[in-house]
Amino acid sequence: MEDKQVPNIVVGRLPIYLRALSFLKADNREITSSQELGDRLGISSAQIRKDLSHFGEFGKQGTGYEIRFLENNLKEILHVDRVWDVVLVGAGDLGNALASYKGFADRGFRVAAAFDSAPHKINSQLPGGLMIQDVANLEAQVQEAGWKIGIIAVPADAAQSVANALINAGVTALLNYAPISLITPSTVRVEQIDPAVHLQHLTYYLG
Amino acid sequence: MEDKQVPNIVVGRLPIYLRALSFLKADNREITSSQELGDRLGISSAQIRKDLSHFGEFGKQGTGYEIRFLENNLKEILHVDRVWDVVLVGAGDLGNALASYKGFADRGFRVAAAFDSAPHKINSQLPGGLMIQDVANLEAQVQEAGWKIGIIAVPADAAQSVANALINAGVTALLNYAPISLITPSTVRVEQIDPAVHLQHLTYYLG
DNA sequence: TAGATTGTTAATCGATTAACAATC
DNA sequence: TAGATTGTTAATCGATTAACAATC
Repeated sequence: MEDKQVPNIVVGRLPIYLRALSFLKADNREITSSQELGDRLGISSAQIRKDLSHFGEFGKQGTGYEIRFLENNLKEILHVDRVWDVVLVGAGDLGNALASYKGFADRGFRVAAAFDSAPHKINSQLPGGLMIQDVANLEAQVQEAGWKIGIIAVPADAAQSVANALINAGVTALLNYAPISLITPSTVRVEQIDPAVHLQHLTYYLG
Repeated sequence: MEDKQVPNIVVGRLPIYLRALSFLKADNREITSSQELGDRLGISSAQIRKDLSHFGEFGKQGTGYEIRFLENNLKEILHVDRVWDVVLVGAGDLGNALASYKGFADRGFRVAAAFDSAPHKINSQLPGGLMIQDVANLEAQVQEAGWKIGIIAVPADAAQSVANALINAGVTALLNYAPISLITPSTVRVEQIDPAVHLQHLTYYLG
């Protein structure tokens, strides 16, 4: 089966499957099964087969999935069979960590530019070698380059205006590390990372 | 209604509600409604009322919710009406960012100790003032202190063994920044933060 | 062939929404 | 009182699971 609008919750699991496949491949494995993947990820094998069936047929009865083949297909489906330029806004500790993060390169992403508003940071270099630019130039630069993905790593009180600027400049995908709920047009997708939110989810289950 | 096993997906939204309430409070607001919260968060008002109804009655018909009252109740429900000590493992860029993160203090968390395995880091200080300790002492120390929450900020290939050590020492809640799916006993809860996974979720929707 | 595992269907389970009586 | 908004019920919608024919 193709088409028919794939549920967002299914899309959200594909990167997890992809990560598991890369892991197996690094372990020199060539074949896997929905059973093995499910055990590893804490997901039922039926769910994995159902999820994949939204996009095509990738396995062989009796055998399972050829890891490289499924990996390549998932990369295509997720559009990470290429490298995306990402704009980083905020060059604090977190921005530094993201700029030098090794995990982006082989998973489809490259931090293409970094911006901050602090005068003493502007024109200095990030660990990765990237020059920090003045956030005042953000919109013009993003628009000209045609970048579509932004990472917001600024304090909460600056996040909404940074988001607005990025969106004005044509960005339609945001990864937001600031601990606020951004208000955005429905044409823009936002993923939120807030460690305190995750920790509070965990403490619910602690006495 | 009380009891009856609250769905995990509901629990996961509570920290978001709490964050929105704190935001409104900082804006000197005293009363809000499920409608206003929903608009702000992109969630239906019915869902917010339903979610809250798992835990009690916190509003007034015709008026809405007293922000401070609901905030306090959510803090109790999530067990963040106290401050939790958190063990940080990994003192790279990300560990540094987490150690100096200002957002933990007033949301129920304190980084109580930091560990790393790199000889040149051990006994040096993190930005927050915390001394980096040898990961060889992790288990003994965590067990003695009785810490229950760990943050894993080490490379992927070290993450599973760090998780094992933490779990051995009594930790039952893990926030994992390493890009692998940890294998853990069912008594342990894991939250995963992997920026590449989030970005790949976003690129699905980009041409 | 015998054994294994897929892709898919139908059944089950669970979550969201709509609607409204209660009531501030 | 009139208007507003809660808490809750029932209906709808959607996602997960179980089961199995197909087939490698």
